[in-house]
This record gives sequence, structure tokens and C-alpha cells, in this order.
Amino acid sequence: MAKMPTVKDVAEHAGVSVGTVSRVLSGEAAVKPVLREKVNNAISALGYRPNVTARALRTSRTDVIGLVVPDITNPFFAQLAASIERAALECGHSLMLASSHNDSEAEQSHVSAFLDRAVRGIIVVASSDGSGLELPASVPVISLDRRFGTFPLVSTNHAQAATLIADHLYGLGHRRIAYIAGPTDTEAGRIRKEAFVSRMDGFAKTGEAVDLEIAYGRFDYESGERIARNLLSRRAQDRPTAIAAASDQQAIGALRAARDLKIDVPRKLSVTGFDDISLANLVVPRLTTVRQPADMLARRAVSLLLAEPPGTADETVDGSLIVRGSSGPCPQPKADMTGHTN
Amino acid sequence: MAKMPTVKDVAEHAGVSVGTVSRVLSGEAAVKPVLREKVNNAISALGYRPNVTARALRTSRTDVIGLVVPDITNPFFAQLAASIERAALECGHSLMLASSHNDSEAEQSHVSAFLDRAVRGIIVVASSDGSGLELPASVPVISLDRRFGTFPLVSTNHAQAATLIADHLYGLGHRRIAYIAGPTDTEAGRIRKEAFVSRMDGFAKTGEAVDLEIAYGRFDYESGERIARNLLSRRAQDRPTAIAAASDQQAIGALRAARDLKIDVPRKLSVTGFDDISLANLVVPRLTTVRQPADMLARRAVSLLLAEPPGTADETVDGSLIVRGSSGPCPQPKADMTGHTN
DNA sequence: CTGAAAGCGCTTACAG
DNA sequence: CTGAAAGCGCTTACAG
Repeated sequence: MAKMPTVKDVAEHAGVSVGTVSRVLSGEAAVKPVLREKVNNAISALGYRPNVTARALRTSRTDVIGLVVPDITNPFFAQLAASIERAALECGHSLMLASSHNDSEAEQSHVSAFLDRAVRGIIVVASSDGSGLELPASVPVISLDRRFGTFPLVSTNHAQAATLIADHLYGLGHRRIAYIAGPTDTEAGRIRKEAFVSRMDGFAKTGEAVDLEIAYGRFDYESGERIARNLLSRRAQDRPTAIAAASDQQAIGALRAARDLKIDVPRKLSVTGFDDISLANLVVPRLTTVRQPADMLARRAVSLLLAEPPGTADETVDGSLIVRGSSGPCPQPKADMTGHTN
Repeated sequence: MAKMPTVKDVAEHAGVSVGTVSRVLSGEAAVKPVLREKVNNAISALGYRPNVTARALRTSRTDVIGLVVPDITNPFFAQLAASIERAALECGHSLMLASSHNDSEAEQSHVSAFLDRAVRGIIVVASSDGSGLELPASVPVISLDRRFGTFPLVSTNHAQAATLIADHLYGLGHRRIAYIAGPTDTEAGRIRKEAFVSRMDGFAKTGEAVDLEIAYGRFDYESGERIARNLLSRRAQDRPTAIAAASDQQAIGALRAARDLKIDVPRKLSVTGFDDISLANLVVPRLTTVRQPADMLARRAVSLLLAEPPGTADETVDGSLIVRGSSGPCPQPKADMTGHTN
């Protein structure tokens, strides 16, 4: 608990002024080598460490980046947080994390708390669309994955990624497909769904029609399981032959439901996810999905935030299809198939 | 980007001194109601928000709690982090999170960074035993789940919890059991293993002998899968009838391996975990495990940290057995069974 | 109960 | 290149 040494102590020990100490600390200004040497010696002799609070007060700048996510126990967000922390660290910044529990009021107050704390910048994965509007924002703010207010967005190209899945399923011959969508109040949820739907509509025009059914839920395991259970609790001929989910968690829930109903995946049913969380490669069967490049997203978000001046343009990163065991050829042509063949 | 109003602005607007403003802000000192009123009006009129940095510099105290975990993408730690954030928020504190990636040097430097930042206190889930020794620690530090340095530890009663699992498996008739242990350089890993082993030894004395095999790994999915694959790639009569893992992640990996090898769980093999992460209830089959009460652990850690004076005694919380589908009766008496029956 | 003033530990014009 | 001094926005003895 000994009192920490200050610049003043260092200055005395080195026989220079505090200004000089500060200048060698910053490394910016030119200091005569002899003095620099003395100061550095004093610093290590005393075990001096700069007081970041004082520095922050003086410069009204810190090296802390604030991150707000809707739910840190969501594996995708945890992944994102880990990547951001790494990216921030590489730039000499540290991370302050807050979880909004999908509550836009909590989100709002976390952002305010960060602002009060004079963080260097804020990255937020919005809890829902329309949150975060009308913010004073004295520091740069970046939306990640889901738009927050009107701040620049770094995200996966949800439309492109969803299209990848649509093509994959159609290519496997599936013509009766169910789509488990994410919340309609999130842009990510909507875009993924719309891109998927419009791709299927496109196929209907040039090839075979697709019987597409859409169910809406949250992005979590439970939603996926519940919805899939509904979808699959029908006579076999009325069931979809493929379920495309808007998140890996939903897809894993769907796998669970299929298993409970003794529906063989992928022989009787194909299931696909979205995100490529680490678990996707561990479930049974391994999940076909589209990878969101968390590392790249994190890196881009941090660098937009730290850029001078801060970036203002949206950025988009393509997803990539990861084919694993949960998707396969459509079981067999339906007897009651409508639409033409080519 | 307008300059934020300060106490001085408020004081002028209210026609009082800055001291008075500060006093109504703190709520501690007595202030004449008329003045208090004026000050409050000025505060809302100007939209004044206290500058936390200045306050921190002056009082050398903040309301930030630092948390270091070995890996935020580990679902158990994510759960813990979420619980701690909630507990901290309830006490008007916010959370600063760092992930050490199981590297004790990174851990060390994160702790230093928190110290530099004059956090209110630090909670650390140690990356391994022996990390965090000889720390100056100008603020309270609490170890959570795994001991950090010599700081007080809040943890699940690993021994009691491991015993619960041992009893469960023995009670189901299993006599050839493999235990997938956690890293031997973590206390949690060692205690869980030792308690399990010693319970089994106890049975050997009073009942039937247990053929116990131990394999060591990390706490993650991959370790569990790899080790289980080894364990199970033998002739059926040489295989364990039950695998107890030191973490849910390992157990889920083991489930994966069993599935790949077409070994029916629980009919041919029982598998148990440890933690009760949310996924445990979603894998196929659902995982029998022992629940670590994350919420309670978090709450206790935060309250020890914030107590005046800070708590110094270790605290332990019991785990509870959660029986699900991955464990069942031992397949059938072995022909080559040694040991007596009772 | 209230005001005037010192000071937390830095950084940064300002002189020299 | 270096020192002396002001000041970031607060809180808190110290008088009164």
C-alpha cells in the first residue's frame, strides 16, 4: 500500500523538472540523451508507473475502448468480444465490456457510462434496430454486426452469406424448405431472411419452384428447438426437407428437435446455421453453416474507431460457406410435387 | 461536441460555490434545502454529468471492477462474466473485462493495467496455479473458481461436487470408469480429480472394486473429444462403461467421439460433465452434470470485494447434481469381473 | 451550513 | 532543449 511514486518523485530523483520527465515519458519531444538516461534510471529505480487517471483528466483521452453486446453468453458475441480485445490490445488499448441483455435501455445506459468514463471510443452490437438514436457521442462510435443508431456499421455481408446457404440447399435438390428467421427488429435478422427468400424466389422463376415456409424467433437455442419441433411434428410428406436457420444456435436447437423426433439428419432432413461458432463443428452431426469472420470484423471495427479522423463509411465482409455433415441431398422426389422439372 | 458543463458552471448558474455543488452531488453533507434545490435545477438545466475521471483522480477511487478470465469464449466463464456484471451493476459498479488466453504473463499484465487504472477491485479466474504471486495489490483482489496468488478464493466446492458424480456413477453400477481430468496445474482440475478418485477408492474398500483410468487434458471440447476417442477405440470389453469429465466441454467432446464411434450413450456408455453450461441441456443426449452456481459465485465474489474491509476468508458453494440423459445403468455385468459383490 | 482554497498527478503552451 | 507555471474537474479539510 506504499504511496506510488509520481512524476515529481522521479524528477527529484533524476535532478530534472517534472516537465522533462513528462517529455521523456511521452517520447514525443526531443530530450538531451543524458537527461533522458537519468530519467529512465529514476523511473526504474523508483518503480514509477504513470497515473492513467491523471493523464486522462489532463488530456481527456484514455486508451479504453467500450464494447456493448446484447448478451455475452451468446457464443458468437463472446467470440467477437475476444477478437476485439485482441485487436484493441494490439493497438495498446484495453476493453471495457458491458452486456445489455437485449434491453435497449440498459444498452443506452451502458453507452452513457462509457461516455462519462471518457473512453477512447465505443463499439456496440445493437440489441435491436432503432436503439441508440439521438446520441450526443463525444467520442467515435461504431456499430458492429447490427446497426446502432446512425453510426457506421461493420458487418458481415449478411445478404451474400444468406445467398450462399440458399444456393447450397437448392443445389442439393431441396424444394420444400423452412427458414427459421431471427428477430424482425434486427437488421441482421431481416437481411438474412430477405436475401434467402429473394434467392429462392429467383429460383422459382428460372427453375423449379420452392415451397418456402418462414418462422420467426430469437437467435438462441430455445427458439430454434421450439420452432423446429413445430415444423417437424407433421406427417413426413408435409415436412420440410431442409431447415435453414438464421443462427448456429437456432440450428443446433433444430438438430436437437430433429433428434428427439427421430428424424435422421442429413438423410431425412438437412439443417444449416449461420455464424460458425466453435460449437458448430462439434455437434452431431457437424453443422453446415456460413462463417462470419469474427476476427476480421473485430479488426475493422477497432481500426475504424481509432482512425484519425474516425471512419464513417460502412464496411462489409463476405461470409464463407462451410459444408459439414448436417446437409445432404434431398431425400427423394415428392410424389405430390408440383412445379416443372428441367 | 459541445464542451461539457462542469461543477463551476453549475455553481455559477445556481449562484453558489463549487463546494456546495459538490456537496449536493455527494449527498453526504447537509445542505440547506433552498440551495440544494437551486443546484439540482442548475444540474438539469445544464445537463451536467460529473466527470468520473476528475473524481477518480481526486479520491483515487473508481467504481470499476476488473475481471480477468482465462478465456471468454469458454461458456462457463462467459456465464460467470455475465453474472459478475449483473452483480456489479447492482452495486453501482461497472465491469472491465480482460481475457488472458490461458497465458499467465498476459494475465499478469492485465492485472497491472487494472491497477494502473485504479479500479475499485479485481476479480481473477487464474489461468493456472502459481500465477499471480508476489503482487503489490493496492486494491482488493479476489480469486474466483481458481486460486490466483494468495488471494481469497470464492469457488464451488469442487470436491463435494466431484463426489456427487462419483456416487451417481457408482450407484448406476459402473465399475470400469475413465476420468478425463483437467489440467494438473489448476487447483480446480486437481481437486475434482482427487475427490473423484478418493471416492472411488473408498468404494473399493467397502464394496466392489472400481477399475479407474485417468487421462489428462485441458478443459475444452477438443481435449475431451481426443481423449474419449482414445479411450473408446478399444475392444468393447476393454472399454470403460462410463466417462466422467472434469468439464462440460470435455464431456460434450466425449459425446461427439462416442457418436463417431457408434457407441450408444447412455445404453453402452455413460458420460458426465461438470459446470452445467447452458449447452449441457441441448446436446444429444442431454448431459448429466453437476451445476456450479455461477450466479451465487459471482455475487459472493463481488460482495467480498466491495466489503469494508474486503473479505479475506475463502468461500465455497456447493454444487448440485443434474441428472439427464447421458448417464444410465451399467450395460451388463462383466464376465471377467473381479472383486466381490454385496 | 457555506465559501475560498489547496491539491490529486499529469501535460503543455510559454519563456528562455 | 529545459524549467516554472497553469490548469484538467473534482473533493475536502479549513475557516467562518
